[in-house]
Amino acid sequence: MHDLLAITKALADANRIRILCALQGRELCVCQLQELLELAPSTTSKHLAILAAARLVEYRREGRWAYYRLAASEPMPCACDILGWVARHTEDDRVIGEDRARLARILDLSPEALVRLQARGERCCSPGTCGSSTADTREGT
Amino acid sequence: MHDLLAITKALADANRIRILCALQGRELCVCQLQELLELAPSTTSKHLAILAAARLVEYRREGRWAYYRLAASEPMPCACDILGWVARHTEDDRVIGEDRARLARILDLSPEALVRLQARGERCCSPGTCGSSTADTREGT
DNA sequence: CTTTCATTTCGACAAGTGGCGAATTGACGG
DNA sequence: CCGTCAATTCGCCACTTGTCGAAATGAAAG
Repeated sequence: MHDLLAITKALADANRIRILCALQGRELCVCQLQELLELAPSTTSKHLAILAAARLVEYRREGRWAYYRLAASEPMPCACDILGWVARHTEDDRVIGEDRARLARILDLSPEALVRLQARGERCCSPGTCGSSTADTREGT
Repeated sequence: MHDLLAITKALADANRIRILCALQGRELCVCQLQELLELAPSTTSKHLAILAAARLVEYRREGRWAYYRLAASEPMPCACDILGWVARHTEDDRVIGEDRARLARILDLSPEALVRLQARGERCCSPGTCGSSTADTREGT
C-alpha cells in the first residue's frame, strides 16, 4: 500500500506528468526540465525527488550535473506498466504536445549553453509561441 | 491531461484505494463502505463522488439506497486498465487483506440490519480483531 | 585553497485536501 | 401531508502539498 500510494501520489500532479513524458526516449538534466516547466530549480528538484522516491525515475550524476531517466523495466515491472499507461493517455494531450515542441528547442542547445541563457535571465523558448504548429491537438485542459 | 489527473488524484488516497478493492466483484452501498472504512457518512460519500468524477466507479440508486460498483470496461477501457493495475498491486497488501475479512462480516448482514447497528452506535466488526487469520500477509504500512 | 556553479535542502507561505458535524435532499411509510 | 431515514451538500478545521528564495552541498576550475 505504501509503495502503491507513493506511485499514485507521484502521478497526481501535472508538472510531474510532464516530466515523465519529457523523459520518454532520452535522459535530461535538471536545468533542462526546469526550462521546460518554467519552475524554480528547487521546485523542479523536489518533483524529481518525489518521482525517484516512487521509483518511477532513476538518475545518474556526472560531475555537477544530474541526469534523470525513466525507471528501467528490470527491477520494477510495476513502474513500467504505469509509465506505459501514462504514455498512452498523454499521446494526444495539448500541453504534452507543446512540451514536445519546446523540448526540441531546448535540446538544440547543450546543457552548458542553456544554463548560460538561464543565468542571464533569458528563455530559450517562450511558453505558447514555440511549438505553434502542433499547438492545436486536442484536450481542453 | 484533465481526465488523467482526475484519475491519478482519485487513486492518491488510501481510503479510495480500499474502496476500489472492496468493490471488486460486487456492488456496495454507502453504509457498507462507511462501516468498512470507519469514516463519517459524509466523508465516505465525498470519496465516492471523487471516484465517480474520475469515472472509476458508477452507481445506481434504488430508493434511498445508492449502490456503487467499479466502472464497466465498455465506455472507459482506460479506467479498466488502471483498475486492473490497482488490483494486481494490492493482492498481497495487509490492509486490503484485513478489509476482505471485515467485508465478509459486513456482508453477513443485510444493509438494513447494518444501518440499525450503526444507528445504535455499534460496530459490526472491530478494526484489527476481525480478520486475524489473514492479518499477517505482508507489507509494512 | 578558493571560487564558481548545478543541484539539493531548508524555511516560509498560499492553496488544496481529508476529515467531521450540521443542514439539506429526496424517497418511503404511515 | 408528515415523519423517517440513506445519502449528499455545506461550512469549518487540521494537515498536506506545491511553490519560491535563501542557504548548503559538493564537484570542477582557477
